[in-house]
Amino acid sequence: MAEIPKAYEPQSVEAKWYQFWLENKLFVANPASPKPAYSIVIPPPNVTGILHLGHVLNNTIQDILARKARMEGKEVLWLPGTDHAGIATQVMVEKKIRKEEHKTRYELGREEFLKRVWEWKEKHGGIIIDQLKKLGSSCDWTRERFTMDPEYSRCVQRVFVELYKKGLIYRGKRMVNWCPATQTALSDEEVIMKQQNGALYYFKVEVAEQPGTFLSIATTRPETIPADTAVAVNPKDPRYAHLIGKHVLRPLPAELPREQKIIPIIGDEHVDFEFGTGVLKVTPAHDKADFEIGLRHKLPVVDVLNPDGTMNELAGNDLKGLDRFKARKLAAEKLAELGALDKEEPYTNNVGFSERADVPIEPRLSEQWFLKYPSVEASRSVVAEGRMKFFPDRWAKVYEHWMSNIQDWCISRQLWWGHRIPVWSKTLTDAELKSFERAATSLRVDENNHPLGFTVSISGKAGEESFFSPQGQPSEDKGLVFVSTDSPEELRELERRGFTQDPDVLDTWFSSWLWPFATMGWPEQTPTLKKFYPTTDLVTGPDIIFFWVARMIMAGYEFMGDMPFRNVYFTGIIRDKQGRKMSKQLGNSPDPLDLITKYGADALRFGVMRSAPLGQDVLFDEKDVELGRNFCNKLWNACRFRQMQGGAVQGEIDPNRLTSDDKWILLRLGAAIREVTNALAEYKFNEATQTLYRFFWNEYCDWYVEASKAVLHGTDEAKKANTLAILDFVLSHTLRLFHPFLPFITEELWHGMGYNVDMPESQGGQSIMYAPWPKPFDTQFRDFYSLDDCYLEFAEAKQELVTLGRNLRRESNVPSNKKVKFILKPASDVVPNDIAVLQILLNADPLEVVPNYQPKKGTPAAYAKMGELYLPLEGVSDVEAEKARLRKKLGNIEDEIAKVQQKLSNPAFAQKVPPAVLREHQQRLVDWQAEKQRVESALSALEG
RNA sequence: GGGCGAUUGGCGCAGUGGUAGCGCAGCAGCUUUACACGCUGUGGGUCGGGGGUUCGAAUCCCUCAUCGCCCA
Repeated sequence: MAEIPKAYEPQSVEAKWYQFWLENKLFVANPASPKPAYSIVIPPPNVTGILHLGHVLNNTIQDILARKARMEGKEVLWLPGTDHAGIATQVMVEKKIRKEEHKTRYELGREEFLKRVWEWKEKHGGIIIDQLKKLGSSCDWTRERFTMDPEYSRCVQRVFVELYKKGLIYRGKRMVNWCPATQTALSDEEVIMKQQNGALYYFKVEVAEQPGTFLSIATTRPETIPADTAVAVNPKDPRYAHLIGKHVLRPLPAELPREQKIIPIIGDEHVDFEFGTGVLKVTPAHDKADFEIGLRHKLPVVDVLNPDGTMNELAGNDLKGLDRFKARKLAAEKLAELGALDKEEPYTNNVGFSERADVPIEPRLSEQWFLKYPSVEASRSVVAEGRMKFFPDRWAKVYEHWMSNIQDWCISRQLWWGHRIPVWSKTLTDAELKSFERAATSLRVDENNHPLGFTVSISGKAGEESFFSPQGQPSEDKGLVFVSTDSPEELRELERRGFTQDPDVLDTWFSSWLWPFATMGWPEQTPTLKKFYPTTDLVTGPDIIFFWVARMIMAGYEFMGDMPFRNVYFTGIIRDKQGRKMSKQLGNSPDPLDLITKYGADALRFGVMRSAPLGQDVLFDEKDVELGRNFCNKLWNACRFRQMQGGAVQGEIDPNRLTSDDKWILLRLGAAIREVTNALAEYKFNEATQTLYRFFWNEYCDWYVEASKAVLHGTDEAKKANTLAILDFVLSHTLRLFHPFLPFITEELWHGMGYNVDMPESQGGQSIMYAPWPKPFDTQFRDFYSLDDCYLEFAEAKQELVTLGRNLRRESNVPSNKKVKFILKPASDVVPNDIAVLQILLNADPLEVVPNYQPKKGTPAAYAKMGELYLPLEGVSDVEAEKARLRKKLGNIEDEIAKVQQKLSNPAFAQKVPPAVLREHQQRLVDWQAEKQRVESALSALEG
């Protein structure tokens, strides 16, 4: 490393080493390796996505885990890729086309539209991948996957067909969450509840059998009154129970004749007495709970909305064609005109919003495909029994709750971009039906012996039988049958017979739930799958615990017969420093790429990890990144300092020449290795980072490097060489400990300092990525270098003396850069090296050791464990300030003594406390009393 | 309504039974040839309130309050 600059400049360094790692295939996983496997699959970011701080947090953690595993000698696969993100991508490309060509997707047609999406994907879909590389992610890019890759799509199809044949996938007319903006169904998980300020409208209806008797009803959605098919009261409600069985006159649509306005009053236990007036309007077509009531009471379903959220003709002349929100206002006005509106009051309620389109969803009755989840029990118990671990484990409870109340999954989406549902259907003529039934090999029935469908081989191939399921409404489409297949032969035969494919596509999560094995070559039992499945760790956000994590576990058991990962680490959510979520609207989301340009990728990684406690949200502050940058610079300059001393690299350490400081820093290094290793084993990344920060900055740089100057500035060449060997030993270990966090700068310094030179090619010689992860020192090592814990105490006593001495300078207004005479009256013998160290750290010149020193009265003094330190100055400028400080300190010490004495004087204390604690308290008292004496001596010295 | 989490110096957090800590910010001094992206010194907290268990509670239990998230 020639002529290294004063400050670390990350830009060129980062680009250089990433290129080096790629060229030397250092991220590539080898399934044939004899090393133990470590694997992790990336949560695939949306192909439309751009890197945000959440990705930074998530991928830095994965990279730390992967890099540490490599250093521990594991064969590491970190498998990357992207997700096709059905709605998000389709909406984005639609917008682009509307803007650039003023066309809708319908005008282009499905085929042409999909061509445009693929074009967009090829051109821009790699942005986030490039950004992940800038961050330093050590993914095996040769295995990058996309959820719409041909092989991946075949996995999706195969899985669908398999589940279909097991009878777990069915078509049903159900209430779904309908997004009127994108006009597709959404799963519950894609709906976000938001608090809305709306109004509660109270309107009255007349009881048909008792003219002049009115019921008042509260509703937030008066525009759905035309869809009401009953009003419900609680049968236990004394106010209304007697009215059950009678009827009311629905006020809207106003133009209908009286007989068409009559709807029944029903009794239902689910009606809440407390809400509104206790009378509920029942709208089975537009509310989930009402739909359930409708089923219980066999109410008709009247749908007054179009798929785009406008009102249809059933809503009546006044509302027809209006948007639902305009219709709401008009309906209220209409009620007022009719004299039916009692009052309107402000009301706050929770409304479901479409996650992607950000508009209120409509509960809507529609025909969709549903999946009854497979392998639920295995998936529930693996977490409940702790065989799969969640970090932090409180998420296991959330998971348990969801798994125990699991609802069928609506898997169809009315989109074009995605995996088209592999189901073909046709309404068969009677003759066709007969011929099918004759060829049927078996008839499947449900538990009540009702026929579900029949299987028949239509391709003529043995063992290839399709399951035909007649699933239309009994009254309509009598001969409508559905069949699902992924066989090209069957498909040809189906098409020949005039079957057509379902137009819908599958929910994107229906492909990403297969991610851990579909990316590894499933259904073939590939070497990759054999080596790396189940994966070791999954790192993701708790917001997708149901969307993704739970579903992957079920798919893992169902299709691989085993869990997909052993540990799940849930990150926090990145917020701004006021605790608000990052959002585009608020503009509080900094671009990580800007931060990387400004501070370097290592700095960003370090800053984020340092403030990311396990399972807590991360309050992001650019200051943290600045701190990371400063830290990298410190590391850089500490290495620069070593470099400037010259001398051979990594000489042998001679145990006979070790100073007390040498032993101290080795002991502290051993502690840091242990702490960092333990913290990482428990996924406590901020703890690991903070330990590294403390060790390197406060212990190594602030104390050891300064102390080492006593030797390095001296003339004893053998001693100097030994000190350099310690510097190299500590630095080469520290760089390795830092590598998972700071991959770029550590690689640069590893080579620059020449620490790679003596290492075997595959274990650090080529790259620090494969250098062995430091191990805590064993007894043999400690014995060889006589690393006894007493050196910790000794070094601390020295540090105490130095701090007190520096404080004396400060109190006496001696500038820190001015050399000044100190006199030490030592408590016991001090070796010359320690004197030299004290002299440097105190910036003393000279430091005289005078065992029987008699100070003049008024000489500023510090009384430390190592002895008495005097600063014999002529004019001490502020004796009073110094005295005040010492008196305050004396007060504190007396408080502490009182506290300990009180404890010790309590008879119950001595009896009940463990002996070790008792001894510790007694010692504490002795220590404080000694300290008191020292301070009193210093005071009396001043008072002379 | 149910569940989970948080509440510790100005700010962000650590500490889960035995002497309250860290970083940032603050204040004061210093261009001391590794680093001003730095060095040195220093002030600041009755650990959200109340009650209990214990020789001893920031830590365990109960309760209340405030904030946040998830589910209904």
